This record gives sequence, C-alpha cells and structure tokens, in this order.
Amino acid sequence: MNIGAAAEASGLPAKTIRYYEEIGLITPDRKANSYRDYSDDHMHKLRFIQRARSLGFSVEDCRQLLSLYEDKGRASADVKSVAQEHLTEIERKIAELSSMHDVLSHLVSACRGDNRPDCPIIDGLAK
Amino acid sequence: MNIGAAAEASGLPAKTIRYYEEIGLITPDRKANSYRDYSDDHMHKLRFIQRARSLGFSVEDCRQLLSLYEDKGRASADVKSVAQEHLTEIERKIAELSSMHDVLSHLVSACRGDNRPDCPIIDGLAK
DNA sequence: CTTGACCTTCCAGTTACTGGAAGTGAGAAA
DNA sequence: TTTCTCACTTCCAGTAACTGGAAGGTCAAG
Repeated sequence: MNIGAAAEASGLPAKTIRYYEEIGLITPDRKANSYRDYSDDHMHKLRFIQRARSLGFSVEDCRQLLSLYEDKGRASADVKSVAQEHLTEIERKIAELSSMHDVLSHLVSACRGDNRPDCPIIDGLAK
Repeated sequence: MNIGAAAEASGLPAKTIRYYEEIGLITPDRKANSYRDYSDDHMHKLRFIQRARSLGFSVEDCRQLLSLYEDKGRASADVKSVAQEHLTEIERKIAELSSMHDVLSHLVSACRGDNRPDCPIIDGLAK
C-alpha cells in the first residue's frame, strides 16, 4: 500500500506519516522503487496513532501506547496510568480555558462595540 | 528600571520580555551601560501584555490590542471584534477538549488497571 | 580587588507538523 | 514511443512562543 492510500485509509496526511517515520514511530517496508509500502499491520498502527492523537495524546504518549499495544503481556495498569495522566491534563486545560472564558465573556458583553473609544475590554486589560 | 525588576513587576520572565522586544512588541530605552531601561509607560504595556496573554490572546493579538490601547481614538468595536473572535476560539477548544474528555474518561473508568493485559483503553484505540 | 548578582548577545532546542522545491517512477493517452 | 499527469522521493525552511545555556560585560559590597 502506497503512502497516499495509507493516508486516505488512516485519516492522516501523507506528510504526517512520513514525519512519524522520521521520528521512528512507524517504519514501513520499501518496495523496489523505493516507495513506502504499508502492510495491514502498519495500517492498524497508523489508525491506532490517529485515534490516540485525536484524543489529544502527545506523540511521545503515542509511542508508549503503541509499545503497550504491541506488548501482549502488558499490565493494563500501565496503559491506565498514561491515560489517567493525560485525562488530568485535559481537565487542567479545560479549567484554564473556562476561567479565561469567564473573564473574557464578561468583558466582551460589557463592551458596546460601537465607534466610540471607551472600552471595558481595554480597561480590563490595562486594569 | 532594569529588566529583572521589570520582570518581577510584570509577572513575565526576563527572557520573555527580551523576546517581546526581539519581535518588536515593546522596545525599552537603553542606559549608557547598554542595560534595558523600562519606564512607567513600558511597565503599563508589559502588564497589559501579561494580562492579555493570560487570557490566551496570541502574541499577534497582543500586538493589535496594544495598538488599540494606545490609540485614544479607537472604536471599541475593533477591540470587541478581536476579543469576540478569541472567545469563539476558546469555546471551540473547550468543546474539543470536552469531547476528548468524555471519550477518554469512559475508557479510563472501564479499565481495571491491574497487572492483566486486557485493556479497554487499548481496545478503544485499536477499535 | 575580588566576588556574586545581574546584565548583554547569540545560538540551539522545544512540539508536531506543514509547505515547497527539485527530481524520479508509474500508468495512460496520443 | 513520446508525452502528460500524478504520486512518489528527499531535503530544507518555517510555524508559535518561548526556554536554556554559553560566553562575556557591569556594578555594588566587602
């Protein structure tokens, strides 16, 4: 399977797949013409990575998850710990964004947004 | 005011303040010894930037907000439009993170996290 | 006069791609 | 067979917003 088809089937851009190879995440075979060749196994991994990335796992997390995925003797506790840490980080980010949202939405709704210069948003930033 | 004191007073690391100068965001005077010298006016701007950054505005947004801050004849609509766009982006990110959170928290809570290999998290990623 | 804190510039690294240039291979139409 | 158009290859540069560190200058205290 050429990289174009692999991209299509995995939902990842070809550029990204090449990048993952460059950082040693997933290394396809090569055909005689030097084209990359993705097997079913590679495709499973690519899709695995795509899903993990879409859940916000870092590429390094993906590397770790991928090795746990391949390790049939893994302890689920190891997987859970990676996921739990990421979940906590997601919660931290949501809290941070929510607090930004609260402050900013107050400022925005207090601003008339007309052609006059007085502006609660600017005032709020200047304090 | 030296950069160390300016950092202290603005809540921004000295490194960051130098970086802002490098990208032309805020340019302090220089003393005879080539040390940076921050005036009260500079300090107001630094604090303004610090607050805008803490609300998640990009550095380019900060550049724009800063010029609106200085423009006493601005239209508040121009400020509001920058802020509104950012607010929408914050909402988009919160929604994205929330959806990640939903999926991941389900997987995590379904995983026993013991020393056995079967793992709903891995299964969910492998699908 | 030395010590230590603070300042200077410059360069490299971070994350995860993304765009583009230059060149090669494959398959189909003329 | 030539040509055309893709898809593929490698390599280099750029993105955002810093951050760390090296090598060296400045200043106040003791």
